[in-house]
Amino acid sequence: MDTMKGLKRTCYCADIPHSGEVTVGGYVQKIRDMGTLIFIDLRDRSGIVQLAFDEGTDREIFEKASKCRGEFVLMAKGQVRERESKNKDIKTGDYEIYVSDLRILAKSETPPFEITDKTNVNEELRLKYRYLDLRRGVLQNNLILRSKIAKTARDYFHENGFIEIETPMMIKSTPEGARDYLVPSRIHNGKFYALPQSPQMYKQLLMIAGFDRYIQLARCFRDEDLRADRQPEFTQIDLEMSFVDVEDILEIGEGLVKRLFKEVLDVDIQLPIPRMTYKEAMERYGSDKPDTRFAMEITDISDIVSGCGFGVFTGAIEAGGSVRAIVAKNAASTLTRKEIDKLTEYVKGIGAKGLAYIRWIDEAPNCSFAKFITGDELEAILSRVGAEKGDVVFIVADKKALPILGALRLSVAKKLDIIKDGYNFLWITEFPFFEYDDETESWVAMHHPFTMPMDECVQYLDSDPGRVTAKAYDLVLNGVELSSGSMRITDSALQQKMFEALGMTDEEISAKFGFLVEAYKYGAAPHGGMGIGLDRLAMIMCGADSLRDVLAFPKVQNASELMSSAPGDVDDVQLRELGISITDKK
RNA sequence: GGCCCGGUAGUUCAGUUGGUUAGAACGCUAGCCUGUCACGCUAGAGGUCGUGGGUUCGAGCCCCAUCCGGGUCGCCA
Repeated sequence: MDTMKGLKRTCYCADIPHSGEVTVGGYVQKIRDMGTLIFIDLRDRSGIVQLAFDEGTDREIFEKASKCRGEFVLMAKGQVRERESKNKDIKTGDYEIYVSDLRILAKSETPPFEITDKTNVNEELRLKYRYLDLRRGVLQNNLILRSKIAKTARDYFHENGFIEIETPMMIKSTPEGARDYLVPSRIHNGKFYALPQSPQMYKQLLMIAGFDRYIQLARCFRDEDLRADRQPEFTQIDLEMSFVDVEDILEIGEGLVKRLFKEVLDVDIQLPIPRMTYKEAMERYGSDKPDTRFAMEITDISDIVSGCGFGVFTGAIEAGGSVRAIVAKNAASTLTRKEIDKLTEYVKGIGAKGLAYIRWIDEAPNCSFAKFITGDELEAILSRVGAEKGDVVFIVADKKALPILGALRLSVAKKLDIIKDGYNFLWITEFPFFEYDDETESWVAMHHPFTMPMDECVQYLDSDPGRVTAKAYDLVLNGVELSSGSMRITDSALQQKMFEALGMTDEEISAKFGFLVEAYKYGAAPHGGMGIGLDRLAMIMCGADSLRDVLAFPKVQNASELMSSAPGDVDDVQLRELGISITDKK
């Protein structure tokens, strides 16, 4: 093994000048041994450069080059020269380094998979050897882009007078909403810290303290099941502002989005970002995070079928539900009976009782419930939803017709591949304050209990909770919830009322949020903020399908980390110190 | 916790109705080759078919259980 003594790197591989002497360092990507000529592709985070060795010129270096293998770590010094035959496919394809000093700084075992940008190697294996997976250019570029996002966001907020403040990672558990990750205390045996689900309460306290504008790239933790777009630990661009109302916060959010997309991707985002109330989003798209890159909006046909002979429709309406439809344009040939059966299974899986359809491929539409309705009614449905020959109409009759159709809409659009490229931002505003929980037959908060109700709704808090909407807003990008935020309650009396509306006793309030309630007694300017999911943002900006592609060391579906095998056992001494004994191990 | 998909050389996959010694490509090792860049040519090594049990004369293939990974529903105030 060699040292790098006497050598100093002069540039990254892909950044070599077109002449002169350079020194580069990197990993062996590929060796092409021609017998008396050897070419080595050397890779670093910038890309690839070709090293050339000629047996006739320097036998000693040539022999060292012939001993190199994939992923060896090399440093090479030499003259840059034009290649005899050029490679148009890579940035440095016109040049190569004719090596005069070669150091093998580290050898490598043959890696378990090839380090190539395009790969179809099983992700499980890649995650086990994540440090090798991360050598791949795609992942390097993703993490570099993520770093640019973070840097740009910081610049933007610092320029706008925000102060970056770190809030604690070990806090008191308030078991609302998501499950907390708990950290046992050694000094206080039997007591636990929680990892923050978000810096929510602390940033509100910072407003009370008068910092006025705060940001943090905050690590957050939620002990819930994973999804492609959900990891148990994630990062939020978290902000809070004082002396503001909703408009001010949306404005700051929009400025950030514009700046990020311009600076990182050189994409112009048109401002202002469109807005839609929660109610409208649900009515039109069946979702509070609609993907507006395609239409296929939902139409209410309840009035047309309310008197029809189809019990499924009339029954749903009588039970307080509705009958609604979406139209898949020009899909009749793609969506065969078999495909429709699959979609039926899909909607049943998410709670629908069934799926009615009208498939219009021949002269007459083929309607799954034709024998229960009149020709006029069918005609009225087709006309209302705007269906033409070649289309398929899907109809759901249910209390939950909207969310079911919302999910079906996405699924059909993916199947038909009609989702356009681009970045469709959307603010969803005026979220309901409460959500009726059928199981407990009570109203539960849709947001944290510090969320400010819309001014005109406060009067309905007791009488008609379903009517109360919140000064809460989500930023949606291509159907992904990017950010969530709200104005906070600053008035102690109103806050007390909110807690009561949520059915909390005084004891509960003071045990969980006592310090916050106390703090608001000392005066707080109107304030609000939001948290923007950095991981999700990076995922979309990288064009990745999974958060795992924008995290250096992600967790897999069962929340373990395949490389280090976290979570792991701890020894008895540690447990004893913490006063913990394990009685039931899965 | 429910549902769906997957697990066969180092990797990606094929493997017929259950039937002889489980194949291919890439990678790896060795040799040859002066302009390659998916280099080429020759030879070679490499397999508990995820694991355990069952059916059978015989299981990669059928059955049961289980583990691992992915997607999704529940869950994520």
